[in-house]
Amino acid sequence: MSNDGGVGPQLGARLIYLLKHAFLDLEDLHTENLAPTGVTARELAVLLLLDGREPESQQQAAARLRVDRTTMVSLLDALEGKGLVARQADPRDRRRNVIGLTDTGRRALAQATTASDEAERRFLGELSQTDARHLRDLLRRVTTRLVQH
Amino acid sequence: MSNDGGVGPQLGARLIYLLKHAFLDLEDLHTENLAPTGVTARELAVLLLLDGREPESQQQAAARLRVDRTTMVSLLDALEGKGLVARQADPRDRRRNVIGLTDTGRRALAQATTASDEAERRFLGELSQTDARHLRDLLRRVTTRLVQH
DNA sequence: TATTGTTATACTCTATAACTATA
DNA sequence: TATAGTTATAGAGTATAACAATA
Repeated sequence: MSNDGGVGPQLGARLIYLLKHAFLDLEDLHTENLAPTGVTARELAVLLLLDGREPESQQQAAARLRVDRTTMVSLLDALEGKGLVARQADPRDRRRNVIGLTDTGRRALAQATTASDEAERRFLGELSQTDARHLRDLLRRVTTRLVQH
Repeated sequence: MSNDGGVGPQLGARLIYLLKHAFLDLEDLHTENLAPTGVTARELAVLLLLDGREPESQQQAAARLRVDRTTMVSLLDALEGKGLVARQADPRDRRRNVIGLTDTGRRALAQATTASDEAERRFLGELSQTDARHLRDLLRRVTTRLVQH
């Protein structure tokens, strides 16, 4: 068969098409694999951000994830509702909330990370370990350059 | 600086995070570069699909792009409104619309493709031609496998 | 006056269900 | 009755503007 998924060589070679559909495919796999953990892929990103880093305000976390602060409010509402993160008023500046993982959050993060690993494995399919690492490296190189918006 | 965009090594190494943000970055560049052409990135995908392939019904086109047929209706409404594509009732089955590019559509496609090429160049940045080709190939390999859902 | 978190609101993208015209 | 296109509607995900508490 042709190697363009039926969309023809022109569209099938466009980087934006390839990236979008690669992301959508991997997102679908995450939806499947994360379902039993009760954590969505977007929430996993927040948990991973909070883990292994000093406690931060909501706006600092939002800036790192490149989402609006109002978006961060709803993400944290959901995570706090599940008892996975805690908001705590910063005593030195009571306008700010310091957010951190709870013990339950740390356990959920471990489970969700395992599920995400499995989704990645399914996504990478027959790619060799070398190719998989290469894909990750190339993506890192093109994204990190643009981060300092 | 660290090579994770400030999100830490855990999140910065997740494939779903890398793919999403790579896509969003490239999408932003397309928004900029395509603006003067009057065609969006999503519309460019439809134009590329219609080009270089026999005329198809709306549902056939929708299936190839993996969008719902109702989504295809609004995409085509916009493109037809700009005079870039034409719907024509199939004389052999008057329920179906055969869709095709107009001459204006072919000109817009040429312009938009050039703009998209430039967006890709900006996105790929300092990557060598070999690395850029490799990235495209790796993405093609992981996506095409999953297409025949 | 400026900033943090919040709420209300709106816009985009997408899909599901119901309608129409043809088959 | 089944199918292609359409319309109405709803649900994510995201952002802008206005507000309350605090600085």
